[in-house]
Amino acid sequence: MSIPGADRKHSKKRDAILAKVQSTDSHPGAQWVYDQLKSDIPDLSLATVYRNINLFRQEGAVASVGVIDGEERFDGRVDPHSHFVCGGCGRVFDYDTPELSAEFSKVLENLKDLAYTQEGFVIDYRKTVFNGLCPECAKAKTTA
Amino acid sequence: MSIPGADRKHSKKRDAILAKVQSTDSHPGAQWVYDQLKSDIPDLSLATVYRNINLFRQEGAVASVGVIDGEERFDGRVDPHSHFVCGGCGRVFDYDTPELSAEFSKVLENLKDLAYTQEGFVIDYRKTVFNGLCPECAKAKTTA
DNA sequence: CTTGATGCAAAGACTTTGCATTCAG
DNA sequence: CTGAATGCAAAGTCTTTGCATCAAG
Repeated sequence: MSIPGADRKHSKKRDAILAKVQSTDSHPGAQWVYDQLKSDIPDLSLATVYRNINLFRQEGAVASVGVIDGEERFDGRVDPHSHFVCGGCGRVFDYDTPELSAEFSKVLENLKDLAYTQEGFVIDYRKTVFNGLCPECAKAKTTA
Repeated sequence: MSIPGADRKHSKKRDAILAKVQSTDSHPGAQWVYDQLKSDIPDLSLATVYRNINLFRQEGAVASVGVIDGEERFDGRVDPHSHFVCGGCGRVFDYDTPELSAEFSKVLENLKDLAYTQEGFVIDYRKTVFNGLCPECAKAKTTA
């Protein structure tokens, strides 16, 4: 068996794409990454952004937050943490507190054993998303 | 302000679509619902399935599990509960144990207060998804 | 050189929408 | 009758893919 990515060549565009995703906590979609890089790399193609982000996801360098308003959103942070998705503006926020993390870790560990032994499910990871309104949208709604 | 749905007419197709979504725990997509009903209702259109499911979601009769492998999946169960998505076959399972529910409810309640008072986030609901392999896919992988 | 990486445009997959028709109240 | 509900097909969005070209090793 070969080492994943061993037969891969360097690519400035690839590096730039990964760096851009990791540089923000806005949980961007492919189009955003493309727009951000386009000025610096005029001959960049959206297809390349898609191709590389998919690579990153496969090798675990980037995670998917899920599809929001029809567009897949990514995260350069790959350690386990929750997200908050605003139903008003669609923005995604990292959302974890020490208590939350501890609580969830505990629950997940317990479940991993329970699930595997009792039902045969093999848990890989957990995704928790809180939905609601961000401070700005909440205020806007109240004012309106 | 008018009552939501007050100016709505009855529709056998609409009833059938909702009933079908609520009749299963397979967390179906629009296409599946369409396929299931097509034999009984030959003149059913996929567009009608989409239109009605969107209605149900707006009024809270149906929930979205999220987009899995490019297709949005729905749930006729709208009470809070977690899901398990198999990365192998894409099937979605309801996944909750008494402990899990209690634990999550507690966490969510605490967070609702914390979040709102400290940061201004208004939490509406939580979505938790466990990803991994279902018993069958886990066994298949081991065997292979 | 040899093969991976990319641009471009076409193709795909899923969902929404416009319009004429049908059906419920 | 009047307006909601639907079928059908066209249109939309986001994402993937084929192919010729460019570039890294």
